[in-house]
This record gives sequence, C-alpha cells and structure tokens, in this order.
Amino acid sequence: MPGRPYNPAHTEAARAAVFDLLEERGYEAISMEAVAERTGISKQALYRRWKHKRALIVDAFAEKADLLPDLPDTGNFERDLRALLRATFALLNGPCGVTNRALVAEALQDPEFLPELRERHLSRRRQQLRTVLERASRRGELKVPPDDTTVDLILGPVWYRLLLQNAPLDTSTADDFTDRLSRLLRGS
Amino acid sequence: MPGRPYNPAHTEAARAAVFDLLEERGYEAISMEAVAERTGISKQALYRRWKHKRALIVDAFAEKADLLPDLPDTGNFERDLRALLRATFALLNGPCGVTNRALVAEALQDPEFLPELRERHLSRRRQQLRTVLERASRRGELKVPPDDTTVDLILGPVWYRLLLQNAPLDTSTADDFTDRLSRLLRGS
Amino acid sequence: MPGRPYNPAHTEAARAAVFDLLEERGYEAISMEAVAERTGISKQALYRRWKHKRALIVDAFAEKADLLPDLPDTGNFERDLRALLRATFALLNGPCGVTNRALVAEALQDPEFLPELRERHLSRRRQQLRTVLERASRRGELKVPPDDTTVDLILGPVWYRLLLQNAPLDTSTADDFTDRLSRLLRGS
Amino acid sequence: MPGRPYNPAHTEAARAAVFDLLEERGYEAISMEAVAERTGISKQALYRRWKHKRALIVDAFAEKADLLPDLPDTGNFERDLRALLRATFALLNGPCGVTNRALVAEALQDPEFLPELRERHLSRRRQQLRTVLERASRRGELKVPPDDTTVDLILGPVWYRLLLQNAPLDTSTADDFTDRLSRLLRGS
DNA sequence: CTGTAAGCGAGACGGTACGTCAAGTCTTTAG
DNA sequence: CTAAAGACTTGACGTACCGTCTCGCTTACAG
Repeated sequence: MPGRPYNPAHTEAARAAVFDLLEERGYEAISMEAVAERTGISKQALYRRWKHKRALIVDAFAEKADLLPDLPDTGNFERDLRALLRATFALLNGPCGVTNRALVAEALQDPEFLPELRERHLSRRRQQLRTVLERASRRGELKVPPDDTTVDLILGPVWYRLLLQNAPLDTSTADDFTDRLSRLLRGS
Repeated sequence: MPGRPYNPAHTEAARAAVFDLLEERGYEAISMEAVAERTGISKQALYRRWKHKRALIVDAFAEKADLLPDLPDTGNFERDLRALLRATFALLNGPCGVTNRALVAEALQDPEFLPELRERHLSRRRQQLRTVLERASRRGELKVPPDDTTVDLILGPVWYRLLLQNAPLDTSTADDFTDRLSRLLRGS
Repeated sequence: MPGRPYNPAHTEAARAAVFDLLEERGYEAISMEAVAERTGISKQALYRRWKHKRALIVDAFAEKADLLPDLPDTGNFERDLRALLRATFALLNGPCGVTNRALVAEALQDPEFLPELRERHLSRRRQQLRTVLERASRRGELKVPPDDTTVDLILGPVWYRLLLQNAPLDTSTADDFTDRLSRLLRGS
Repeated sequence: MPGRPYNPAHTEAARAAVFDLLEERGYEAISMEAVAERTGISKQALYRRWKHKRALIVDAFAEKADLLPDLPDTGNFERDLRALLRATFALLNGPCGVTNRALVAEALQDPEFLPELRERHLSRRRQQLRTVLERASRRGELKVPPDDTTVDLILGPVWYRLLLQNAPLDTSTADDFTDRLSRLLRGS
C-alpha cells in the first residue's frame, strides 16, 4: 500500500540550498539545520530522504558536478584534446570547480563515500576522455592503445591543479598541457 | 620575565595522538577533546600551543608527511626518475600516504591553510623532483628545460591516484609512469 | 451517508496494546507510534477514534481499573471493612494497581480529565465504601453518620500508599488500617 | 584538582525558570530548551548539572516544595496538629500545591524518580509530622507510640485531596480532620 | 631564595550542530 | 466512506565538539 509520496519540490530545494550555502558562506556553513531553515523543510523530512548530512551533500553535488563539456569529434586527436581540456578548465573555474573540491573533501573524510564518488562521478570524466582517446586510436593517431594509465597521466595534472591550486586552470595551461601530452601519445 | 616553559613531552604527545586517532578511527575522530583525553593534556594546554584544531593537525602531520625519499644521482634521468617514483610510491603506501590525504582534506576545507600547505610541504616534493629534472637538463637529457608544468605532469598523476585511489601505487605503476614520462621528456 | 463502520477489533486491539506497553516497558513507553506499530493499525485510524493520546490511554485503562472487590455483608462493620481493605489491597497489587497509578498520572497532567476520572471511576470506589459505612451506621455501629470526610480518611491512606509507595499494600497493612480506623469510627 | 566551579547563580536561575514556566504556561511547557533560552544558560551547562530534564524539575521543585509550615510547640497535641494541618492546607492551596502535584505526576511516570522524590521531599513532610507526634507521645497524650502507619493515616487523606481534588483543602477541613484524627490517636 | 610570569589539570561556559523521537496532521492509493 | 502507508511540521530530546574562561596549583628563571 502506497502512502504519501515525497514532495519532489523538497528534494530539489534541499539540493539547491546545499549548493547555495557552499557558494555564499563556504563549505563549513553547510548544515542540516541551515538547509532546513532556509528551505522551510523540517529536519525530519530531510533525514527521511538522506541518512546523513554527507548523504545530502553528496547527492546535491553529484548532479552539478557531473556537468561535462560537449565533445564534438574534430577528426584530429590534438584538436579533440585541446577542446576537451579548454572546456574542462573553463568549467572548473566556475561553481563546478568549487563543487568538485567539496566532493573530494568529503570523500577524504568519509572512506565509505570514496567508492561512490568514483563510480557516480569520477568515472564519467574518465570515460569521456577515454572516448576521445579511443577515437584517436582507431584513427591510428596513437602510438599505443589507450589504457587507464593514459587517462591518469592526462587527468592527474588537472585534478592536481584543481585541488591544490598551485597554478591556475586557464586556457594557456590547457594548450600547454595539450601540446606536451599529445606529443607524448602521438606516434613519432 | 620568563615563566614556566612548555613541557616538550606534551607537544610531542599531542602530535602523536593526532596521528594515532587518524589511524585507529579515521579522520573524523580527530578532535581536540579526544587528543586531550588520550594524552592527559588539558585542552587549555593544547590551545596554548596551537591556535586551532587545524593548526594542531597540520603541525602533527607536517613532520610525518615531509618524509622524502633519498635521491642518489645515478647519472641517468630515467634511472633517477624510476628511483624517485618507486620510493615515493612506497612511502605513500604507508602512514605517510594517510597523512598526506588528511592534509589535503584539511586544506580543502580551510582555504587559509592551503597556501601554508603548499609552501611548507608540497613545494618540497616539487623541489625534489625539480632537482632531478635540472640535473638531467644539465646533462642534455631533456628536450626542453623543465618548468612548473613539467612537474605538474609528473606529480599530478601521483596525487590523483593517492587521493582518489582509482588504482594502486605499486612498483609496476611506478615503472609504467617512468617509461611513459621519460619518453615524453627525453630528447629524441 | 453512513460509510464503513469502525472495525471493532481495532478498537479493542489498541486498548490492549496500551495496556501491554504499560506493563512491558512502563508508562513512558506508551505512544501512539508504538500502539500503531504493534497493532498494525495506522495512526490515522487511531486518531479517528481517539482525539488524543490521552483519550486513548484513559479509555484503555478505564475498564481495567474499574474492577471492584465483592462486598458480602458480614453483619459487622469491622469484618466488612477488613474484607474490603484486604480485597482492595490484593487487587491493587496486580495490574489494577498499575492502571490506577497510570490514570492518576494522566489526570495530573490533563486537568480536563480529572473530573472525568472522578466521576467515572473514583466515585465508584467511594460509593462502595460508603455502602459499607452506611450499613454499619444503620446497625448503630458508628459514632456519627458517615460523610465524605469519613471516606477520605479511609481511602486517603490507601491511595497515598498506592501512588507514593512508601510502604507495601499487604494483608497485614490492611488489618492494621482496619484495626485503627474501626476504632476511630466505632462508638467506643 | 578542582577545576572551575559551577556558577551558583546559574543553578539558582535554572531552578527559578522551571518554576516560572510552570506558573506561566503549565507543566508541559517546562523544557530544557525553554529553561536554557529564558536564562541564557547553555543546554550543556544545564545537562552538566542535571542528568535529565526530570532531574532539574525535581531539584527545582524540591526546594520550593520543601516549604514547610512553622511548628511552634503549643504543648498540646490537638493544637499542634490543628496548626500543622491548617498551615499545610494553606500552603497547598498556593503554588506549592501545583508543584507537589507536578512532582507526583513526574514520579508516576518515571519509576526511577519515585524513590528520589520520597527521600528528598516526602520524607521531610513525614518527619515534620512525626516530630509533632513524638512530642505528644512523650507528653503521654497518645494511646500508642506513633509509627509509620500513624503518619500514613494522617497524611494520606491530605495527599488524596491534593491529588484527586475531590474536595477543597480549606480551614474547616483542616479542623474537621484534626478533630477526628486526634480522637483516634488520643488516649481514651 | 624569592617573587612573579607562565604553564598546567580540571572542568564550567556559550555556541552550534548533530541525529532521534513523538505528537498530531495531511495526502495518496486501495477497497 | 474507511483504511494502510507514510510524508509532513513542530518542537524537544540528549550528545558532541568547538574555542574560551576560571580555579587553584606548580614550576623555574630573574632579581
């Protein structure tokens, strides 16, 4: 027997509130209490949907973080990679970057969340790059078939800069990365 | 007028307790309260030494995390790089890895801490790699002079794997990284 | 338009559940939530029948609490009183005592319920004693005609012990009360 | 080693707040939350002093409720008893009566509290009466030495009326009780 | 060899949030 | 209509940790 369904507006409002709080007052300001107050949803209703504060945070960010740039096939690996990196960097300079940093912070503190993050989120970014790589491989542009390490070598520096911010993620960096990495991977 | 000096045993005991808590019950279990109770040091004494919980955590981990592998000059870039990566991976598989993950967690939550972490800690790892690179450059082994991006391309994948644990940091990975990266960087 | 009638089994099941909860886990364990879960009746159905939690509790207990000992006329006041007190004490040592304590607890918290309790329940115990007293009075065994205060002087100590449990309600106490009270009331 | 002492003003303020809440908004309005807010004392500070909400309530009421009428020795049992009952009834018609009813309500709901209530509070009222009785006994005014049952027979009716309010606690009732009870107890 | 500045343990304090519970109401679907 | 299932608001519960603040005591250097 069915029972009253969740109010879907609430689910969405809570997710939005998490994001708003992050942007307005920083990661530490995110609290169930604050989400409840700001949205007018009772704590009880929140805890009915999400087991933890973390569960809400993760769920809230999952969507926003999953934004992926479009991937037109340019017919050339270097052009593809450049477009991908430029678009990625651009995204990561906005709220999407904040979100990704927050998600990793969460995962580092909560070991149970890390696998979930990998499966729900990181894997999609890896897959996107993989698609580009395999396309290039089929065209015969790559020395060797792409594998997980190939992906690590490309995405590693991106995450490194995003998380530890030792340098900006700007267009010229994207181009620099593209130049060096495509030389690494291209035949010759 | 001098007053009673800090008890140096306390300083050390607190740092140790932070580390113990991390290993025993995870990052979230680290609390001033717990450190105080476990060491018998009063909260007041802790706060006299460290401004924040974060300050204690950072200080506690700084030492452990700063372990750096030895760097004998083998006279050959690829051998140097292989040795460095192997040693680094080995270290990161132990408590040093746990610590580094915790430090990044801290930095992601506390924007003020990130620059400090970069200067006190990350920069040393970068510098160590830089030394290897410059040595190789002076020997004429590199196509182009090493710069910050060069370092990013090498350390990025290492941190990526350490933090997000999509794959292990084992010897064969070190060798794989070495092979691919040295090909990228070597002249030819 | 009459609609579907209440399921009388439910009404009874809820009353029983209240009583079970009281005996198993104490007064504080009685909750609508618990009654609903234990009986499989929905909260809504409970609230349709009883306005409040209190209304249910009161209704549930009313029956059980109304047990009154039998009152054979022995032809002698002291014997009548002794029989009455012994029987009453015996009853109050069982679930009937628990119930009466719960009813008073309820009455103390809900001023609206107190008059109802007095009229539906307490008055019957008073009336029973009154009958004994008046019988004795007609026999000429009492110094003065019995009135409300007479009843208070006899039942007061009984309730006092039942509620505040400073001493047990056992047979020897019943006899002790009988001896002293009959001396008070008998012409001497 | 001692540590910072409780702020005694807080202890007193919290007790007062409990009583204020009772008078202003009734028994159900008493909550730790409300006491904390009204006094400016943090919840933590309250819970440091009192294990439960109940513990606070009990403690708060114990003092106020412990108001006991003065007991001048008039040299005569009947006069002493009359004075005691009159004074007691007068007290119980004020806030002290409300409080005592609330305390019993609490005790009926929380079996663990009942013994505490008896020891901290009820026993003092019993002791006061006992003093009067023993004084009279030493003067040779009583048929038999007073015991616990004697106290029950006198206080029982008082509590009965206080709790179940079947009749008022006024001066003429006090006198009525005095007349009948002193006849019961006096020699002859 | 003594005063005084500071360390120290114990632990209270105001905050803020946590996650839980029950009360009583409302909504959906089924019969 | 009744009924179950279960979401909903409200409001309190008791706990945890933060960083600060006494309290009374104990060092240990400086005069």
